[in-house]
Amino acid sequence: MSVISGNQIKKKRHRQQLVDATIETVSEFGIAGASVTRIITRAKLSRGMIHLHFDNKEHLLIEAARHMSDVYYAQLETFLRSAGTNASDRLRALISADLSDKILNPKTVNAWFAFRGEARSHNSFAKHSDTRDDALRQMFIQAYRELAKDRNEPDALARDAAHGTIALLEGMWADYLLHPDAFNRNTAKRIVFRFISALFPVNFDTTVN
Amino acid sequence: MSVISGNQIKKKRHRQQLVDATIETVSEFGIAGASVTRIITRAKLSRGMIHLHFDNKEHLLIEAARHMSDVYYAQLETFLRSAGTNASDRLRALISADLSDKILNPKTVNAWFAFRGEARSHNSFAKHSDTRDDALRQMFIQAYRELAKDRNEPDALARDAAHGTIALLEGMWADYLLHPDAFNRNTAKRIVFRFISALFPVNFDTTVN
DNA sequence: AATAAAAATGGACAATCATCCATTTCACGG
DNA sequence: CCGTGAAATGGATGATTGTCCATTTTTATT
Repeated sequence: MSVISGNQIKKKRHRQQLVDATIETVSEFGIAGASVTRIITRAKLSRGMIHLHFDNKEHLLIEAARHMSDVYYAQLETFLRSAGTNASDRLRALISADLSDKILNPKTVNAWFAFRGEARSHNSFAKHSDTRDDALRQMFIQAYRELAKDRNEPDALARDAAHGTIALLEGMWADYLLHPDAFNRNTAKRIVFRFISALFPVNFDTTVN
Repeated sequence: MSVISGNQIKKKRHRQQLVDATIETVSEFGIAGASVTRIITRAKLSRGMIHLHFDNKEHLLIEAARHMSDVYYAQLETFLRSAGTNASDRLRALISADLSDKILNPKTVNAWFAFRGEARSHNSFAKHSDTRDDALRQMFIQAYRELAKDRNEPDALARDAAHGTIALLEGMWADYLLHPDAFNRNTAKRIVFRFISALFPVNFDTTVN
């Protein structure tokens, strides 16, 4: 049975409206400037809705951070699905997804860094303000292990390569945040691949697709 | 003559107390939580001091960001002075300074990311929330140009290497912010050098000092 | 249509915010 | 040790904040 009522649909839509409006408001005004009034004005909903759906403002902010994390991992999976199964293909997919405009765009990046800026002082944000968490790290390590299998200390090399690649991607996001006009997606990608290619000369070339 | 009065010394000390207290408060409570009351309580000064020395809270925050930037570059120069003059020595100095505990410590890093989180929404912060700005970039490019001089397209290689190195350092800071317990300064340094060594095999080895 | 339950509204509320300024305290030359 | 101008104080003020809840509107059921 499980008939979905009109109310339930509406409720879900309103929830999403609030989450979206929150991300946009945080992106534009920062966490400090994301007041309840600004959020509900943008969502075109009434004041009480935040309390109704999320109990309080903090839970709404946490849900907004979680939603961004979900979108990130969904994008990774999309890219992974349409990629080959060998290690270098998977690496290329992960990196391309990370730098794709679905997630590397002004709204998302602003909001990410805004949440991250409050991560330490606001414990509840910390969990969701780390996109590149252990799950992603494991994907990278797994892929690099295949590339490193004939090298000296392959495990250490794979771990270092994964650690460094994540740091590189992180740095490219910061670059995008701080120099949005000068930033070039393909340049960023080329540089990441250039560094990786130097570590694994056999498996990559310096051309960018 | 320029005799410095007791008043002037006191005034300067109070200014610095406010800046320090602001950085500490931002580090602990974020920008959103850094209220005037919290700042002046920590500084052990009276309410009106902010208005007296900085006109308003915003100017105080900007000065705090500027001060952190000054400390960063002072640290770079300290390391550069005690380093050799060839390219690889200078690179090693820049990277070691960036990852040194004088600036890569909980208080500073928290505050950096807090300011950066508000950079886009609060234009006045943006200028000072980018540690690794053009001045540092030029130092890296200059050094890498020497290493790249016998390679193909040395200028492009030097620019990419500088861009990537800055991104790597940026990523290591984010790693420190989000995983302070797991973070290891020497590991971070080793990984950065490992990536650079792969790009310039002649000039670096993988051992860390 | 009528009725009950659920959802949504938006004004009211106390708490907190940054700023201001009348008052007090201090430093210093005479 | 006094007098003067600058420095420092901290309570008052109005604006803004997140939360709450009495009322209205919408939805589902009879």
